[in-house]
Amino acid sequence: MVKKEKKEISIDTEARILTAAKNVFYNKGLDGARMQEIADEAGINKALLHYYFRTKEKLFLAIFADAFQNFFPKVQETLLLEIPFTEKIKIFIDKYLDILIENPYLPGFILSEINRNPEKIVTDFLGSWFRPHLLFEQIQAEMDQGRIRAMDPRHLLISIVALCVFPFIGKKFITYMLFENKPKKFDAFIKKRKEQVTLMVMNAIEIKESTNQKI
Amino acid sequence: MVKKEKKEISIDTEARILTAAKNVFYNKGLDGARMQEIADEAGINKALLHYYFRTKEKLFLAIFADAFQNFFPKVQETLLLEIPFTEKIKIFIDKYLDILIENPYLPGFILSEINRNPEKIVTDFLGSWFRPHLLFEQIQAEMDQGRIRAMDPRHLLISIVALCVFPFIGKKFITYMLFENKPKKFDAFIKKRKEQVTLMVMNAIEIKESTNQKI
DNA sequence: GTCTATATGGCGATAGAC
DNA sequence: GTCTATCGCCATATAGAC
Repeated sequence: MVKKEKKEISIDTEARILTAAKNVFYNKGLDGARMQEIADEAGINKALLHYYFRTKEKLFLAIFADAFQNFFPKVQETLLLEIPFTEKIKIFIDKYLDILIENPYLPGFILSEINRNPEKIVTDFLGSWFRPHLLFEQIQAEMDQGRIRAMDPRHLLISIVALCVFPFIGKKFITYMLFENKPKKFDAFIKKRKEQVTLMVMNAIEIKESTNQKI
Repeated sequence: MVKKEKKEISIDTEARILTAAKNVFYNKGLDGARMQEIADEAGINKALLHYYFRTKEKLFLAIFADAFQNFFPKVQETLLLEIPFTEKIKIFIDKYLDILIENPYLPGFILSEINRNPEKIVTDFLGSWFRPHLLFEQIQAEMDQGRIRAMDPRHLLISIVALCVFPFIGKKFITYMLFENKPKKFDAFIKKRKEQVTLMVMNAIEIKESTNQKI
C-alpha cells in the first residue's frame, strides 16, 4: 500500500509528516486519528513521529495552528480595508470563496475543533487580534447614514459567512445528494456561487424606498 | 458528582442511558465519547451499558438514527405541502428554525458523522425517501413561469439551509465571539433571525423589473 | 437487571540498537 | 535520524456473583 522506495537522504521528513498528519486529522479529527495511520501515510514509523513531534497533541496543534493562521488573517484582511462598504463586501465574498475553494475541508476541521473547547481556541489563537467590532462600527455607520438597510450587524456578518462557508462544511453530503457524488460537479457549482452570494447580500442590504421595511 | 440515591425499582434505565448517551455523543462525537462517562451520567456502570446495548457502536447508532429520523422528516414535511411557493418558503424557514432552536446541537452532530462516511449514512438512512428533485421541479416551474428569479435551484436550497443552520453549527464559537459567551444573548439573537432570513430569501427570489438581472 | 472484577486489545509513547 | 521491539495504560467488552 505505502510506496517504500528507500531514500538515499531523507530530505524533508518533517514536511511529509505534516502533510500526512494534515490529511488524517482533517478526515478523522483529533480523536479519530491514529499515529500509526499518519506514520504509514508519511512512509515512516510511529517512533519517528514521536521523534519529530513528541506527542500526538503537539502534532495536532502544529496542524491546527497552521490551518488557523493561514485562514483567519487572510479573511480579516479584506474587512479592514479602507474602501466603500459595498465594495468591501464584494471583495470579501470574492476572496473568501477563493480561499475556501483552495482549502475546502479547512472550515469543517476548524469548526469541529472549536466546538471541542472554544475557550482554549479563542484564548490561544484569536484572543489578541480578531476585532469584529471594527467591522460592526463601519456597518453601523453605514446604517446610520441610511446607505444600507437597518439591521443587527451580526445578522449580516453571520449571513455572509453562512452563505460562503456552509457548502464546504457540508461538501461531502451535498456532493452525494445533489451532485451524484461527483466532486467535479460540486466544484463547477461552487464556481458560480460567488455571483449568487454577492447578489443575495447586495439585495439584503439594499434599501427599498417603495416598501415600508419592518426590522 | 453523580446523585446515587438507590431506586426501589429501576423504571426506565434504558431511557436514562439514551439521554446520557445523547449528551455525551453530541458533545464529544463517537471517537471522543467514553462509555464510562455515559455510564456515570446515566447513574449506572459500564457493564449495564453493554447489557442494554451490546457495543458502543450500536449505542451510537441508536442515538444517531433517532436524531436523524426526528429531524429530516420534519424538515421535508413542509417542502412537500401543496401551497404557493413563497408561502412554502416562509413556512419552511419558520418551522426549520423552530426545530433547530429545540435541538441546537443536532446539526453539528449529524454533520460531523455524515462527513465520517457519507455513503453509509445515505444508504442506511436517506436512501429511500429523500426527494430533493420534487422540490427542484417546483422551483423550476416557478422560474419558468417568471414568478421568481431564474437561478440554479440548488443554490436557492443551499442558501436557505445555510442561513438557517449555520448559526447553530457554529453556536459555541459565535456565542463566545459575538455574545460574550452568554447563551441567552445568542438565543435572543436567534429569535429575531426568522425575519432576517425570510426577508433575505424573499429578496433573493424576487424579480426586479427595473434592473437587468445577470445570472 | 445490576453489580464487581477481570480479560482483551489497541494505542500512545519510550528504550535502545544501528 | 531511523528503525525494531516493547512498555504501560486505558477503553471496550465479558464473566460471573447477587
